[in-house]
Amino acid sequence: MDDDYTSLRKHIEKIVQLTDEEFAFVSKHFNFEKFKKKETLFTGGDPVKYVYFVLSGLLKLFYTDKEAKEHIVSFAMEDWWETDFQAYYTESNALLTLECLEDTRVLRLSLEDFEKLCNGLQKMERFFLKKSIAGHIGSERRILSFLTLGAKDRYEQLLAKSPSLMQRIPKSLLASYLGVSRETLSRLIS
Amino acid sequence: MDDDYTSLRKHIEKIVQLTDEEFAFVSKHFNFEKFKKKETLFTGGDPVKYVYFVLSGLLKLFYTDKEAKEHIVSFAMEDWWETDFQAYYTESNALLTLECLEDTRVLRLSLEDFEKLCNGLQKMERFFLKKSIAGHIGSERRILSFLTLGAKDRYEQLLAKSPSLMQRIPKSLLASYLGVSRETLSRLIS
DNA sequence: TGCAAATTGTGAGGTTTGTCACACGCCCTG
DNA sequence: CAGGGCGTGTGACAAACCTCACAATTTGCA
Repeated sequence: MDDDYTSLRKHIEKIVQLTDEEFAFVSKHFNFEKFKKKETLFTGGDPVKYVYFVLSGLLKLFYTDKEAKEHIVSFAMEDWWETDFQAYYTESNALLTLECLEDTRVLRLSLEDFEKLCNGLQKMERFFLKKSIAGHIGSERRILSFLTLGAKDRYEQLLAKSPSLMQRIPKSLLASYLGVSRETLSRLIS
Repeated sequence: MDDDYTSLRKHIEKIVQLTDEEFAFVSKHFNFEKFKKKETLFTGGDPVKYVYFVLSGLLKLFYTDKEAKEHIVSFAMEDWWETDFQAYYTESNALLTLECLEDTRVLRLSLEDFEKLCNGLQKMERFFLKKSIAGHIGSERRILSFLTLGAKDRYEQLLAKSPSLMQRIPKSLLASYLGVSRETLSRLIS
């Protein structure tokens, strides 16, 4: 589907501009893939071969603890890049699991192709640097929210920042993302 | 001091190799600066002009809430890069404060010079990409620890990962970094 | 359409953590 | 060497949160 690649192009061109030839080079490194609700792209213990650019759908990235409880590290929707970055970049096994909450379409990129892309086109290295910085900043903001806010304030901050997520995601999963039990969240918002 | 720049070079060359000419180009963009204990490199509300590479000493990066309580986002010691990245990259005002816990020597880099460095030498863009990825991974690990661990386990994990920090940092600050009160931490470890 | 699974609300009781208060010892500096 | 600031431990009580249990409702799918 050409449409999928043009949404990748639009996404990249929010940061760096590409000629048609350059984008042709870029898109050669990606592969299209689709998954159904409840399928996993990888599971804890698996090797993590790809980073995924989400075209449509919704995913949860989570850790499963000893008591088999899930702790949601992040949600990924349209225009997000997601994987277990630790496992991906070090070519080791996943600590986390990436699972579809809805039917999902992605473009995947292997580490080898990621490096070819960076080496072959400096603009893409620039793109990934900017993306990585943005991700780092986002994570630090989230850490700050754990340090400074109570559960209710964390919920309201999320509500203000990502209202779109709230309608697509069950509150029990939001609770996990916020780091509280679903019962506590239920009481906080009633 | 030539010594300061060679420690920067060693640090960079853990990731990318540089010729003498290349490193001469790199080092031109940095400026040396030193601070005494309790001095701040920037304070919440200030514009943030630099990212700092720590040569020696120790810093705390923290947020001050409405009740004037400090929440420590991060410590920075030798070989760390630190700043309020949000404010630095967006050229906006600091949300955080960066303050010396010990006498500290740094090399600072302005955003303008950061970009010149990346444009002038692709290896440095590669270097910063790798560093940024590592930072992002570290932040996600910390988020995971807030989601999955109790305060005592977070303390022990930190103790296992960074024993060196423990001896240099008062426990009241460690408590703030871990997201618990100093009284609670005191009781957990006794 | 109909049944099983998923989602959410709510009560009771226990655990964890925060807050306030005070005491003690240490180190630094004048 | 004396005082003040700092770091730390601890008791008492309050607040936040978790767990278990059960019920009501909605949703998904066969």
